[in-house]
Amino acid sequence: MGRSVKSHTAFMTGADDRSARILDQLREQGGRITAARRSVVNALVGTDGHATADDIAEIVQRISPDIHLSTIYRTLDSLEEAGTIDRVFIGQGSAVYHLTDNRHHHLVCETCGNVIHLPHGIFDTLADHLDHEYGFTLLAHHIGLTGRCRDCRSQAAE
Amino acid sequence: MGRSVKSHTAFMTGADDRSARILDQLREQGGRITAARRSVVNALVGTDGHATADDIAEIVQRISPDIHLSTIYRTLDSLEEAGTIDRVFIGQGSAVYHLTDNRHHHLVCETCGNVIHLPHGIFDTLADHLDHEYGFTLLAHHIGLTGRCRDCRSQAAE
DNA sequence: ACCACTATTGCGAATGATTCGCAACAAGGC
DNA sequence: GCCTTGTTGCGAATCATTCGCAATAGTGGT
Repeated sequence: MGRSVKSHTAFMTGADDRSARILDQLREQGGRITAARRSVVNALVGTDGHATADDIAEIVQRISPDIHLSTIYRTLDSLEEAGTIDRVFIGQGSAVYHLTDNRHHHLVCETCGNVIHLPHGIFDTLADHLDHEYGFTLLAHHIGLTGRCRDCRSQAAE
Repeated sequence: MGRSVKSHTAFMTGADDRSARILDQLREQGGRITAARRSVVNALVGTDGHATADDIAEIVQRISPDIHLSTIYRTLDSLEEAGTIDRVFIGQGSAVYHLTDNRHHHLVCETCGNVIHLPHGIFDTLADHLDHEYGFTLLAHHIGLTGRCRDCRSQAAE
């Protein structure tokens, strides 16, 4: 299945499969598949990094200019509820979104704003500790940790 | 010193000393001491936990109603620059402020919003790792870690 | 294919936290 | 006491996000 299905586009790539799977998941939970949602999901699958709601709006509106920003926010909410995307709060700026199947952590440089991706699992020791000590389940992928990156650090030292 | 100094108020407490020290620090860096700043610093010293700009405004304006919220923000900025307070981003809500001499970390429950204070030092192992591995200086006290607290966790399980 | 039910959209306005511009004011050094 | 320049008050601007509401459009059942 998948690659062997004939599609109306010349290039049925893995990305299309991925989008389809995400949309199916949404429908299974009682959601409806609309043009707007298709576009948002495609945009998300297309950006392999992290995108803000605005980033996604820009991509989506290049093709469908009348999909409203508030619709994008609402779709992102639904997808988050469905568990297919993570919303990450990065410092004081806008939230960024990425697919949960490539879950990772974020270091944000307070000086240059750069974001470093950390492998999933790096917080395990800390998470265990917080669990045992405070009964707290750490959801570290929901926020970006702040600090100073190598470059900004050495520039500050000059 | 301190308790033995005669003051114009009946109660010269340690808190007054603390406020004075903070204001001195500000003046030493070229800042000016104004009524507004005095009020903000007193409010900060008074709240031993963490206060938002609004919390501080409320306290300040109970006595001096015409100190404007934007002045409070600007004063908090100056104090942060002077290094006497930390501004902590807690999830998507308002930032909270507390004096740096009682620096600590924050766990925020995403469900009930409760904030748990963690002892300073709990991130040392992780910070060392990030330093060696990525050349990144972690400033974990600038953000609140998110997750689910004991109570909300067990309620969700029902 | 059609209907009805209700989820979803577009739109603009509201929100909430924070920042900014600017003229008036006042702290602190001389 | 005066002058310089940091600070304030005020309202308006900003930025990200949410909301209300009427119009629209998926979907399951027939």
